[in-house]
Amino acid sequence: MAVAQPEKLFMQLSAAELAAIIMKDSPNSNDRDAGFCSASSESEGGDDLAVEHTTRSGSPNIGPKGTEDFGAADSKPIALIRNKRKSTEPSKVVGSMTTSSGQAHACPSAATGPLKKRIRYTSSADSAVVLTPPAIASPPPNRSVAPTLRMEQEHEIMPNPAHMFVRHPGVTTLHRSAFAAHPEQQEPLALVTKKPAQLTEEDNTKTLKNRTAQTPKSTFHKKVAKETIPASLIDVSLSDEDMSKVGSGSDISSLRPHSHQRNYKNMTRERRIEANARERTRVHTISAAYETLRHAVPAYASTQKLSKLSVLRVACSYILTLSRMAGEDYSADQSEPSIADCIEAVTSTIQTEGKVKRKKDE
DNA sequence: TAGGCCATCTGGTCCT
DNA sequence: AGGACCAGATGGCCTA
Repeated sequence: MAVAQPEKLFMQLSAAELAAIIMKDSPNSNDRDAGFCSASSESEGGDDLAVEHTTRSGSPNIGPKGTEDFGAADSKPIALIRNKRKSTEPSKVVGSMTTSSGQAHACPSAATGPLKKRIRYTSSADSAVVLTPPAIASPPPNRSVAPTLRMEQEHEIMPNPAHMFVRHPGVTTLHRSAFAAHPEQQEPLALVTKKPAQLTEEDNTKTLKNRTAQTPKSTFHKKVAKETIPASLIDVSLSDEDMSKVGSGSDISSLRPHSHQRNYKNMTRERRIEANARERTRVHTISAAYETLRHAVPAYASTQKLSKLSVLRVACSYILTLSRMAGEDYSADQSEPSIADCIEAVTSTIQTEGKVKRKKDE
């Protein structure tokens, strides 16, 4: 089993070597290739099993400032956000620029770009690749967590997608503009009695084709182009006429909500939307922290898939190893395990938690 | 195709 | 009162 290779290499490192590695790999250093992967560097260039610490140059906003930057969502590009919930649930179109104070500004381009289902945050390295135009044409291979950044569709050239953490759109323009245009609309939209008008699959496909036709096509974009606009994406409070506007790419700022919104918890729909945005930001912050942690722990390869749970497990094992090497014992039972045992445990954890993916062309 | 993982929405609870 | 935090529900994406 190829997996044994890194383990062997890992175990071949003496404590002194590891200590040297650790010292070299200071917390401020992004060059993690000198870590556990030092013994497996010979396997780089295709060997997925090579223990590797992915570099974090250009690491996302999670730096010295931590994830604080997440809150700084002011004046960020907007994007359409597809509601993943059932169509019977209130859905929305995120297309506003928001400030940290919750102020939103309608953005005319909100409904002009193709849609993406989800923002998936990945390492900065991957993000950098995806964001550059040439790379857009060739997304990072063999990366299950390849970024799917909705905003790319709105703005072809995007800064480091890692910064997408910071610029999460937040509050929807559609609703915002609607509220602005109709201040009397204060009813929450969460619970509606009327189902929204449904766009046909054909209409949706046409719309997306039109929207994506003007932008370079990458595998990613092609994938997106195949997607359709579910009716759930559209605010349930929109009329059929408004729906047609959305489908035709008209300025949705002119759209207006109408009737039959109900209250819950005395919270208006606008506030609910804002709360959703905050919640997304909060979760993104957590995800960013996981991503940072994922890069801080050893792995066989950058392509190794580590779930959040796996990241935590590996991190715990890794911390214990480092603490033992530092003469401390952070084990739960204060059993003072040997360094060798700790290293073996780390290796085992990585093997257990990691899902090494082999490149398809290899 | 089933299962795992994850993003998103939502409402409840707690805190400031 | 409003925001943070949390957990449940839901659905999309990906892989075996």
